[in-house]
Amino acid sequence: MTIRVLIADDQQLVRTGFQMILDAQPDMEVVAAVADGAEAVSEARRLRPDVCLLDIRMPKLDGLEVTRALAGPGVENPLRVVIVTTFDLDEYVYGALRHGATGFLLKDSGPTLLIEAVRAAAAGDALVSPSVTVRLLQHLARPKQAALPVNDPLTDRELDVVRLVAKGCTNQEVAAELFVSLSTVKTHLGSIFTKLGARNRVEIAAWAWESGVVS
Amino acid sequence: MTIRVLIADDQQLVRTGFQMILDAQPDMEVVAAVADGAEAVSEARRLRPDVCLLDIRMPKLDGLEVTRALAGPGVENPLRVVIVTTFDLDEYVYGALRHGATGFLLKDSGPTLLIEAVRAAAAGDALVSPSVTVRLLQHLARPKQAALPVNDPLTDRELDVVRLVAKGCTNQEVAAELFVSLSTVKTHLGSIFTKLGARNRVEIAAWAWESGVVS
DNA sequence: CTAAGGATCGGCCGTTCGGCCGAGGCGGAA
DNA sequence: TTCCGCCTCGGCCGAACGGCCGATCCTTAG
Repeated sequence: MTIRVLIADDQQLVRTGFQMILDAQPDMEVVAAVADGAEAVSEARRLRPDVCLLDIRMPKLDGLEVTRALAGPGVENPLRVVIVTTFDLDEYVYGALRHGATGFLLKDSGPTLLIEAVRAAAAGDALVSPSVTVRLLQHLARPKQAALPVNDPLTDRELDVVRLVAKGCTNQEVAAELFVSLSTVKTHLGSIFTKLGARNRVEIAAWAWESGVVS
Repeated sequence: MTIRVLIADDQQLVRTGFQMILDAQPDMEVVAAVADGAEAVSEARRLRPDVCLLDIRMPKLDGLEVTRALAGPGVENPLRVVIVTTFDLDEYVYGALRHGATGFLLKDSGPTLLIEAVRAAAAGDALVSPSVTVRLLQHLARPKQAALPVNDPLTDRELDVVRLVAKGCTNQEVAAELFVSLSTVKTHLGSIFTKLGARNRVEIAAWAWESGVVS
């Protein structure tokens, strides 16, 4: 069961290099190597490779557009797409992943990771370049430290109120949920307003989402 | 400049296997191989290796606790920690990353990825197992498809209102921001309430966060 | 013991919100 | 042209919100 790969990159040398690396693997076969995005879409639809390696910067259609066409939301039989690029800008990463990419490699990653990325994509997994991953992880870990400067930490009870408010509960519903009176809820809310510097309950809800108090 | 590695795993065979793989690399050296979490912390603090490979399941202290002690928030000179485990449960992944881990490997990943993970960690990057990464990416990409069933799509202008409301703006502020009257804002809000089935503006804000309209 | 902070309650008051009616302009589709 | 959807605007009104004052109980720290 060989893994059939399509390569799309506007640079001849890159295409050849990738092809040599992958064809040297006994279980991989490059079935197409194209130079622009439009060609990538048509060839990918015709050949239906197991994995598509796409550059970001390409003529006619860039890699993100091609990804959306081949693997984006709403595509019936999405292909596995790995973005391979020189640029590690965050906008590209998030754009690619939102458009359906299952991998993101930088061209300085070395042949080992390229092979592993193809193998992972063929298996339905996703390999992301370590230098990119570290920033993705920072994004994941960020919400746990305070998003806004909160000098005064909220008490447990206040956090209960915040969570319910962020869900859209009225003060009356919060009171019923916590088995306390409406007055108590309003008192807690007053403390919350002061501590967070919020001006209305929506700002409290926004803080809750940003800080990871609710998910 | 060799990469000095500490291995912590309660299984003798795993420790030996990892050590053989890593010692076979010319630029890597295993400086310690311990069997429980407490030993891992003390040895890591004494030897200060470049990379720590930690199992989740360990006696005395589990891998997450060790990670927090060595690389967690608030640690002055955090060490690079890569979690290596058999279990790919989400709770472990997120727990590890929140506690400061810079890598997450499954034991079925093959020696190639182990080596790459150590190399990445030593460079300050992070390599995560492809089968785990694919779920992390789903978490990132999930918000963009509709979170709640929205039969009636919002118009562009209504989305403008939603975004400002979700930021905590009052109706008056929304009106000023969009250069329309207060009445217009309230009319738009009425349509939004109907379309989303929301009962108050906080539910609109919550929908905005969940659906990715705001980030 | 005393002080401090958290959780619990109450009342008063002005502002904002949200629902419900109405209206007109404007562009595209039938 | 005639419709229809979208954006624009106005008034009215009850309910909810948010600020401000007060108070009691309890636990923990000093």
